[in-house]
Amino acid sequence: MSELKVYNSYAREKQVFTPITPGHVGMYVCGPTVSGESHLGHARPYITFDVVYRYLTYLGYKVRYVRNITDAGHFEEEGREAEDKVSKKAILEKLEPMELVQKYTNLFHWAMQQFNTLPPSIEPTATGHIVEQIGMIQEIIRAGYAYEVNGSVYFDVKKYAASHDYGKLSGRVIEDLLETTRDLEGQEEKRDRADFALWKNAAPEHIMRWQSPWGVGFPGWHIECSAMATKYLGSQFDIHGGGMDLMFPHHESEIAQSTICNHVAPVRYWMHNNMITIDGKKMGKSYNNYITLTQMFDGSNPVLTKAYHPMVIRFFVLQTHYRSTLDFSNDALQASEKGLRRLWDAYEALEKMGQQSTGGAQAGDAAMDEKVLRLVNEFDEFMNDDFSTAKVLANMFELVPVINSMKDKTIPVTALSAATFERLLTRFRLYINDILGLKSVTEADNDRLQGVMQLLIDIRKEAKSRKDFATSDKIRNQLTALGILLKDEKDGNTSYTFD
RNA sequence: GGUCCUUUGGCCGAGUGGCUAGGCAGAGCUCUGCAAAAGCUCGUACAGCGGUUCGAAUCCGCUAGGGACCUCCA
Repeated sequence: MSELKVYNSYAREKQVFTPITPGHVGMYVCGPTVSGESHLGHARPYITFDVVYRYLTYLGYKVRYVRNITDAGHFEEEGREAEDKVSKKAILEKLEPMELVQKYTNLFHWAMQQFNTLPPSIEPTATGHIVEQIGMIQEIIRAGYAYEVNGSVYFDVKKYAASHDYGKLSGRVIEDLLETTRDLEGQEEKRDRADFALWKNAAPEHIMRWQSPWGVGFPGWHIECSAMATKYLGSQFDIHGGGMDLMFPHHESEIAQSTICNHVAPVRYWMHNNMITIDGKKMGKSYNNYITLTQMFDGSNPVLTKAYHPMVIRFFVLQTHYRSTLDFSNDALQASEKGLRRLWDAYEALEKMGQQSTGGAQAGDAAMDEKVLRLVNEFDEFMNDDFSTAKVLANMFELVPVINSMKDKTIPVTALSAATFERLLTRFRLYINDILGLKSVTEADNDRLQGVMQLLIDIRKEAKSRKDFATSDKIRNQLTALGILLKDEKDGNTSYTFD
């Protein structure tokens, strides 16, 4: 089997993945800011890195997956209102800040569950790690790379850049950064405009505030990730993931802080997912063009022509490579919906055949046998090539006609050797469930409904055997009108699906 | 303005210089009481111009369009 290669944003190339500690992987992914509801764009990194997590686990690594919850809030506009998102919203909604944060955290967890993402190993909150953040800031001051002004602490970027490669991750030139003109209040506190806040003095109206060596305030927005990653993964860890839009300044600053504090570059492999766009533009709050996850699930956003099942969205995301932009459209989602259903139907048929069949020791159709084996074995190859889920899915779709033909007996099951059939079944099952993390879209029907359906199917079958097509068609047509589709299978059975 | 990325068939999207990914939609056929589903067959696309090469969607240059970051951002 080939080696796992990961595209490292820091090096701008695919590199063979070698963990620091053999057999173990430390992975940190920037989590949500729970000052509001998550939207479709947010779903992408969590689905992407969920698959990364699942795949690394499949490869046999013991993975510690850390994903933070940013509940401390950051500046709306630095210095302007001296108010962070969380506290501002809290006043509007007449809620305690922590109550608000809890509400959106719960909503986030619920959505992640809908997407069938595995919970991270550790999900630390920023508010729960104020002590660690303060400790880290003190360390940076002690090292001489930060300075205090009026109860705020800033990181000295110019000094850092003199001996370190600030800007390498995001491809920025330090001179340009120093020149960038941007007039904001509070800017004059900084020695240089490229400097960023490690700790901010809190104005009286600021609700979220903590005691610190520099007075009452709150942490700057990069320090939490550095502090929590260091605490749970060590000074240097394997993978850091997040959206491309976080490369600068967030990740760049994270590198600087951690490097000064821990005397070593914090991350071996930086991974960044691309954006979800809508009409070619990045979906995001600044553009006010986002669709929240609950809206996606219930179809309540005006942009949507219908509701989309979370699994359809997951599938939609996985059909594209994570480093490409993914354009949202109803047409694209609906294509995914149909595609996923077709894929899942074939998978279920495969499971059913697995219960009875088998081929012999020899393949009845050597070419077919070989093709199936190749398609199935390529799953790992594609995943090893920087997690090409799109290609894995393409191969799965190539297997669909083979599976369906065996189900319809157009191709005898014995075309494949017993060993190949077994491999097809186990690999397909492993990938669709455990690695891609897909699930059935159809609602889990309850026993009573199943009984009713079976009754109708039996009545219709009897009618058909009497050639009473009026009755049989009535049953089927009425059910179709209700959104239940009856299908007479080739084997004489009748199956049904819900719209 | 600076830095970087991108442009693939009706739509969405893979694409490692040579062997036309895949999905959705569409057409035809087979199967079928009729449907539906399924199976088979069909579209030879790579923004434009020029260059490198025996050979380019894939490398280089120019032109045009789109986008991202530089500010909170997944």
